Parts: sequence; structure tokens; C-alpha cells
Amino acid sequence: MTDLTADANVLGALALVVSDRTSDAIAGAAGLSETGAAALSALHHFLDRPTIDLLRQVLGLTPSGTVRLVDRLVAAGYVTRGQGADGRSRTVTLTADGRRAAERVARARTDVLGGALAALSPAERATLHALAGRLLATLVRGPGATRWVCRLCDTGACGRAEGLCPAANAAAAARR
Amino acid sequence: MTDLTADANVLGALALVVSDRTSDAIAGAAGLSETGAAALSALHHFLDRPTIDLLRQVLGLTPSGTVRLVDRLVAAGYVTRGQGADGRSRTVTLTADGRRAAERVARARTDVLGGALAALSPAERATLHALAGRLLATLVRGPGATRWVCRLCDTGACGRAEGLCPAANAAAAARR
DNA sequence: GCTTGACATGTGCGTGAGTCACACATATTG
DNA sequence: CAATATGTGTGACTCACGCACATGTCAAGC
Repeated sequence: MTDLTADANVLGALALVVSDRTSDAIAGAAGLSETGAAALSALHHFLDRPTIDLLRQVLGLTPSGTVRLVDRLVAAGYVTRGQGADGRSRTVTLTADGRRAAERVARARTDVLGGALAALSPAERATLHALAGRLLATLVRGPGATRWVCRLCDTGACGRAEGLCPAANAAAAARR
Repeated sequence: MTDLTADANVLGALALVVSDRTSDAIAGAAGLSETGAAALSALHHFLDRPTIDLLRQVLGLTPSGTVRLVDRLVAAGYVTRGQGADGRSRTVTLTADGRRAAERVARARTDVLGGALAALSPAERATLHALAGRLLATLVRGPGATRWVCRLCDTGACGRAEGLCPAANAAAAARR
């Protein structure tokens, strides 16, 4: 037995704390469940008036579960339903309140992540970034996968468009 | 704005996938919720016949929630209740079935983590280990904190006893 | 001794968030 | 046009918690 198990433990523990903390922070910031906060974040950062079904795919819920989630978001005043391009579909649109809540969510998330990363020097952060990106690429599922890896990301700042996002690149490679 | 946001996104996304996958894997392996699987793992790796209250602290639940969880574990045949040192307390003990389930949980977890780490060379893994450990140390809470960071770890293999576990070291430092 | 308070466990009851089965309207395709 | 697929929504349910509270137990003080 190599020390791979120790490496695995550290990676697993890190993922666990970071997720715990992020989840608590964003749920608190939005006054919603983690899923609700993730929905706000996705709507704010990269889903422009999507259909309920697209939101469903991003979050990895069932259709009915997504309908209930949207019900809650509407009740909270964070979102409105509009009619979609298709007569069957409906669009989900952030309200001004929803946008503010989404910004609180984003701030809460970067506070947690930035706070942790502050322990590293810029060079170390770059190293970590590269290694984490490599891991990420192996863990990204195919395009139809539920629960998008980047559902909480600020995709305006992650370099997705410039081909710098490992998850996006891996997904693009898998599509081919 | 530096690229700290991009670093944060990658870290956040990695934590998210790793947690998603681990959670699915261990819950599936145990036929229980993630919490239930975590309980089995903790009982197997480092909780020797703990009281319900200690299990509660590890998992970060309320007393009643923990009682219900133990009820479910008993119903599944994974655990038995015994009498504790104290007349008030009771002990939670893994059955043979529970031990087997806990081993499935551990295997499912290391499959996910090891599979991801296989993308890195041993040297890269060592680098990641070191950096992740530094991050972990900043995120560990005080000793009384709920939801232990290592609740899923195989503490027999993580070098905890030899002072190699960053979470344990940080906790020890905070205690002083 | 008894009393008071802290503590561990357990119970009744409620709730949030999700599922499944199903209904309905609309699209698409043969 | 008929058959089927798709998107959304509803009713009934489950599961995993939490809260308020009851019960039994230990510890300290007088």
C-alpha cells in the first residue's frame, strides 16, 4: 500500500469541508436550501431565462422536483415564470430581489473559497489550480449529465469563454 | 481583480464534484443516506462503541436526529445498542453486517477518490496533498465543532497517529 | 439524606425537499 | 391525421431531519 490512501483522505476531507462550508454559507445567504441557492447562482451567472427543464438538468432534479423548487423561488419573490418559446415550456426569470440574493450567494461562496485560498501564496494557488483542474477534467461527466459541475461557479470569471475552464474543456472534448 | 476568482471557481467546482460523487457512492454502497453511510464509516474507522451523543457530534445532528438515525441503522441490522458506562448513555456497536457495509462504504469512497487521483503522477499527488493539507488546516474548526471534517476518513491510513493529518494537527493546535 | 441542575436518550409532531404516478397541453413525426 | 414524445404541473407519499418536551440518570451542594 502506497500513501495513496492518505492522499485520498486529504482530498476527500478537503472536498467535504469546502462543500459543508459553502453549502451552509450560500443557503444562509439566500435563505433557501442549497439547491435553491444553486438555482439562483446559475440563473444569475449563466442561465438566461432558461426553461424549467434546463434548470432541472443543471441541478439534477426530477421535473416535478424542479417545479416545486420554482414554486418556492416564486413564493420568495426571487423569480417569475414567463412563457417560453415553446407553448409547453415556461421561462424562469430572476427578479431584482432574486438578483440581489444571487449576488449574496456569490459573495458568500467566494468568501469561503477565497478565505481558504488566502493561506496559499499566488504561486501555490496557481499550482493548486492546475492540479485541481486536472482532477476536475477526469470527473466531469458527459454533456447530458445531471447536476452540472459548475452549477455554483461565476462563469463570467472562470475563463470558460477563453478555454481556461477545465470542466468546460473536458465537456467539450467528450462531446466530440 | 486578480485570477483569485478563477482559482476559487476551480476549487469550488472540484469540491462540489468530489462531494457529489462520494456522497452518491457511499449512500449507494450502504443503502442508506449519506449521513447513515458516514455513521457506518466513523463507527468502523475511529469510533469504538461510542455513545449516541458522540456520534451526534461527529455527524453534526441534533440529539433526536441521531436517535432516529440509530433507529434506522438498527432496523437495517448494521448496529446494536448496548448500555453505556453511564446509566444515561448507550453505546452504538457495529454488527458483522454493519462492518461489511462500512467496508463497502470505504471502498466506494476510495474508488471515487483514487480514480480521480489516478490522473496525477505520484509527485503531483504529493504536491496536491501538501497544498490541500494547508487549506484543510485553515478550515478546521475548534474541537467542539459539529460535523467533523474527517467523518469519512480511514483514520487508520491517514497518518493521524504519526502527526501527518493536517486536520488533526490543526485541531490539536487550536486546542492549546 | 434530599434537592437542584446538567445531561443523555427517547417520543410526538411538524416540516422541507424531494420522489413517483399520473394528467394535460403542446410539438413532432410517420 | 394518428401516434408518440416532450414540458409542465398536481396529488399523495417518503425520508430525514428539527423542535418541544418527557423521562431517567448522574453530580454537587447543603
